Amino acid sequence: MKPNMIRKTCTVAVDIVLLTVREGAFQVLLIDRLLTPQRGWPALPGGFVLDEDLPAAAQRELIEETHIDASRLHLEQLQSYGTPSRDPRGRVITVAYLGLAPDLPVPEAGTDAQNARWEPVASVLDGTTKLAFDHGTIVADGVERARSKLEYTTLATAFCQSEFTISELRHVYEIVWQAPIDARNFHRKVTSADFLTATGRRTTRDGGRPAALYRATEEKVNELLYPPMLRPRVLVP
Amino acid sequence: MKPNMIRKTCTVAVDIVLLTVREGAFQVLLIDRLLTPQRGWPALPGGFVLDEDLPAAAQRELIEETHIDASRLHLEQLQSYGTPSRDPRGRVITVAYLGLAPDLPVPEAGTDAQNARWEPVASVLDGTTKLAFDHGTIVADGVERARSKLEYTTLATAFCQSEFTISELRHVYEIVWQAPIDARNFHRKVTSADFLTATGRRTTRDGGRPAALYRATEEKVNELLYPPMLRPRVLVP
DNA sequence: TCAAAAGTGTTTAACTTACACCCATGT
DNA sequence: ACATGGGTGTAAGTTAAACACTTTTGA
Repeated sequence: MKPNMIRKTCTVAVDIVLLTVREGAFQVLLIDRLLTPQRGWPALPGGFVLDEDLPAAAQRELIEETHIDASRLHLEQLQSYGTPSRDPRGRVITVAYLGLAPDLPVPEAGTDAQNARWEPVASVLDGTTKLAFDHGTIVADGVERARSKLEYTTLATAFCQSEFTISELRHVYEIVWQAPIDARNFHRKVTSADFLTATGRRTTRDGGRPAALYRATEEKVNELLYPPMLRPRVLVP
Repeated sequence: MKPNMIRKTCTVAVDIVLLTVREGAFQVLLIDRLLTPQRGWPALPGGFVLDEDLPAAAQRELIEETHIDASRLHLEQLQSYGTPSRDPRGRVITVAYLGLAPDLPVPEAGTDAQNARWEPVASVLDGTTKLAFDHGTIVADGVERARSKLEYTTLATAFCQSEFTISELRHVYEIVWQAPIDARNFHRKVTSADFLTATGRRTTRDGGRPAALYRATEEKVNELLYPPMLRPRVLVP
């Protein structure tokens, strides 16, 4: 048998990096592991793939472990992680998914998981919260993908409720990018960019003068944003 | 046993979308399958993952099937494909890799493959060349990734020889994007963008007045390009 | 001498940035 | 009345697009 005829089977898992903007912070959904290995450690929700499509596996695991229904959320494939040593149980390849959610009700833990909760991404990125396996790296990759998608796509609306004001949308950018944005120029830019639909309604929930409510234009969600909204770059001279 | 305790094993493969700019066309490396299923069909080089890292598997398969050494080429993970029905042999999940190469010598087929060759991506995208499994989709995803990476990163240099002229670099953009670019504005833009190092040498291989030779600045390869080089957008009013 | 490509200059338009200013509400 | 955020106006600065023009080679 030639070497390339040897078929090794491995286990395939999905892990979900579900991000949200909550209480003025960029947060990620974590659970505490109920099963060995790494029992008790904070980790991403996820699990083994059954006889189903990969995105279906991600949605199923999210519901099983956190009771969050991702069917109406943005969910995209992030990357696969397959270093042979990444899981002590053997060769496990995980396909990571990235989800973006508006501020949802506090999650409730389910099977194989306890203490489902939102955790600020900052405490994962700076190592304050250590995650099981290579989940810290996966979160970092997901956060960077989200930050860069806000530049080139209309996906920031995925972090907002179904109806939102321009300043709520701006807060999403400011919190995800950790950078202040001029409210007046931002207003002009997004209202002329043709991915928001005015509902005609107004709200005063943000205080001050009533603000117009918008929703994401149905056919423009997850479209490329042109021109892009470039985040401020640090100049390296 | 709870449903989420059932661990299905599947087979994990890698497939490589190796792209190049050759003879004035954007081309992809294909092989003809020597093994069933889909024996004789054109397909991407690739194969099953052994006890090795995923990028190592991609490099090994490329060498085994086409004798192309990717160790000095740009190789990045593209996406994983895992629809249960995508392979008649059973559950096979493939991790696709995207490689960018300069115009290389014509490849030579190896084990499990015959007739390794470059094929214009256009004939794959328009269905003229039908590929085995879902490889047509994988090529389309790789092409779109490459097109968009040319906008935001310095990766166009990965399609050039180690030393190249500005107009050779411009031809890469024109062929990958299938759009004409103003030579004079392009020249100014890339020479002021600080990812090219002048070698001091000149060449007349493109005809006309001798052109300065550049190389990709070592520490800027695969960096973000700022400001980005946006490809012309079709306006949909 | 001519074609062909390299490279520079210049004009115009478009877009970005910064910030002044007025508006409409709750308290 | 006044604080708070919403929204518009505008001038200055910067960048991009179009294209005229000079330079340097090979044939």
